[in-house]
Amino acid sequence: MGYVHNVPVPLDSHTWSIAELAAEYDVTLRTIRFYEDRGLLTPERRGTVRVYHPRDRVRLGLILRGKRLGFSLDEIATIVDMYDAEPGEEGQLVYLLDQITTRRAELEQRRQDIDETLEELAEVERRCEADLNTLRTR
Amino acid sequence: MGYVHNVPVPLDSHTWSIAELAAEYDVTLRTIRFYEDRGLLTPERRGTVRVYHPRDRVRLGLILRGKRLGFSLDEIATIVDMYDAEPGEEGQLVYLLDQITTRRAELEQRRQDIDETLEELAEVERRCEADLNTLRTR
DNA sequence: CTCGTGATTGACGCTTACGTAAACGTAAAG
DNA sequence: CTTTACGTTTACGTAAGCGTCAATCACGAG
Repeated sequence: MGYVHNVPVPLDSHTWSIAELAAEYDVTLRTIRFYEDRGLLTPERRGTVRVYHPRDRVRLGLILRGKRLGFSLDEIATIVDMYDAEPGEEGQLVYLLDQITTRRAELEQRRQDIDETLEELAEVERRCEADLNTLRTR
Repeated sequence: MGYVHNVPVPLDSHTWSIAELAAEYDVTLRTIRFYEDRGLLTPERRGTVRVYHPRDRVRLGLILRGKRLGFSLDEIATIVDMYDAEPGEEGQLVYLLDQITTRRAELEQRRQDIDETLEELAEVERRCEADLNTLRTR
């Protein structure tokens, strides 16, 4: 080791092994390979081994966030692909804008769902604490 | 028909058939029966037919909201059951409060995910519109 | 009685998102 | 050379969440 210190690495040149990414995001190798099968990741190959670049790493993050939001992998694919779409022709751009409108509507619906649920949880919580008090002051 | 007007129906006495609920929430009969199989709904039976009370209707709404949020049916079950839990003993109440804390954390994580995604969508949108402009003013 | 309408219970099928071996390759370390 | 670590492909298994028949029943209208 050594000499890691102060060595000016060309911006964004770092790469990762599949195991490193898996550890970082706490998923299995199987999961990562599965995402590749579904076209969500396209790591470089050095021989047969997969080499992940910053772009892949970012995409994995986006995929997992999409999962937390309850989107299917297909939906996630369309969302993530929007992020690094080429400028392209007008039809493409209009389509993209339309997709954005759709996804935004979904997300806002979800946020409303979340807010309502949080409200109701707070109510249950108040009930609970009230019940606890009557139990203890008896 | 007729006489529906101004007839004081005993509060919450209305019931629904499975088809009515399915139509209202835009799900299939199969789905509703499946939720019953999983213990999420427990409609009354008149003979063999299911009769749904306001409580069941509310629960169905909660279940579907849970689904939109990406929770599994198992998770939804624990959440929904919290809503009409009996006061119960102290251990129960403490457990409930703990559950609430857990769920709240998840929901807040999700809301943050949503906000980040909305942010990024807005960015993509700006890029798109800029690209459209350069296309048209050329 | 018969028909149509709406309900019921199985039971098998399908997709998604992975888990879980099995069998093999490669390269550095002991 | 053998072990160890890390990677690969192929392939079958599985749980969740329904879809989709098929066969049957009940009931009111004609």
